[in-house]
Amino acid sequence: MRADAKKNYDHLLAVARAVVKEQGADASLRDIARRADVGLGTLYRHFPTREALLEALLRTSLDEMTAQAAELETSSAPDDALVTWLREAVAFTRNYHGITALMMAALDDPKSALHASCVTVRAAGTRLLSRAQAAGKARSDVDGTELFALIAALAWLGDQPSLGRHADHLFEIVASAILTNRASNGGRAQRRPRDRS
Amino acid sequence: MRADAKKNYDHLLAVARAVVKEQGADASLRDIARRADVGLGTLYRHFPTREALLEALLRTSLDEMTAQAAELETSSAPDDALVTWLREAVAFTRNYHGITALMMAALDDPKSALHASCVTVRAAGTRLLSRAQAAGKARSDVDGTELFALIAALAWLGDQPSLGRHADHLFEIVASAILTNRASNGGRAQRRPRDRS
DNA sequence: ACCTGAACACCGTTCAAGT
DNA sequence: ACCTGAACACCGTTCAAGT
Repeated sequence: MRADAKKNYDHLLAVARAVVKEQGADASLRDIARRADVGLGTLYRHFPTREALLEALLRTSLDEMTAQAAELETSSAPDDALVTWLREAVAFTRNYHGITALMMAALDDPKSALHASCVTVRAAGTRLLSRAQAAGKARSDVDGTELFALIAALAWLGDQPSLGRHADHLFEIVASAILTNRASNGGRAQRRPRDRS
Repeated sequence: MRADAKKNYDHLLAVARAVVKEQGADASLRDIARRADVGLGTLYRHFPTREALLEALLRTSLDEMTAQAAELETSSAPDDALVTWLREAVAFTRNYHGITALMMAALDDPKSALHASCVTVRAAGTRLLSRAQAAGKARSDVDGTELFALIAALAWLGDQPSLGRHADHLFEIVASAILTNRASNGGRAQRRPRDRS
């Protein structure tokens, strides 16, 4: 890659990250090119598709998620590892509104630029799930695809502005549906009561 | 309303229903006007906003949901009533892709044309939920807003094409998170085992 | 090799002009 | 009272022309 091209690429990516964090995954590509002081065609040259751009944006974070899963697998108890990772996954999406639908679609489309990263992340989650299942700590009838889907659903709920206050509680509810035999010892403070509105 | 206006209104609504069922809640309004052989301004005159159009489309169905909740409240056991209604609510949204985000937003925006209907539906669900909670059949720390959110999340999952096969199972998982003491008698066939993929 | 921006086909929304 | 469609400001995507 020529030096000027590399410079454009990097700058474009930095601007795109800011714009996507601010406006979401369906931000205007024109606007990104404009803010980067770059011709619209240059953006398309470096990132022939919106998914290619997002893949470049998310690759690092997704790789981190995969690495963290591997780490949790050896450092934490099966149930703690799973729930911690789930929380992390949902939190990650809060930086990029509207990204979960794209990731769901990418999982099913091998031609998508996001496909490989998503498959890898799903596999990482599946390992944590299997481990928890083997320890009798997670429902045995859930598979990795469904785990991914539930994460995506929680992320989608997090995108709804009116649900800010409920996000944590909704996470607990769904997590409790996957996990079993959680906190059968101790536990009264586990589920805090909430004011009905 | 003048006779010709009424005719336009009805025709527009019929065409819009078809187009929205086929293309989802973000279908092109221009396209709807075009297919209805009506000027674009006529559409805007009758439905000043996309939400106004959808409100007209959905009012009947949403009212039916409310009525059905009331009926279930007297005809079924608290837990059966709740789970049946939830299933119905999720099934309803399958006809109108991408509508759940709009309904979530409408709940929080009193100026939205969809606001009233959504509030009514939420209240209907809340009554079924409270009844199940009073009978000890539903988690006591869930409120109507969260119930609505979980329905919306399941509906969103149903919009993802790759999840068709998993939709029913995901419903069961989330439903089991809300319901408690389900099928403590009998029950081996309650949760069918699934082939891991 | 890379960049640019006009061109094309769309979109939502408004509003002067018509009947 | 109602309808129409041009006008405006956007969008994604492509591609001839430039350096």
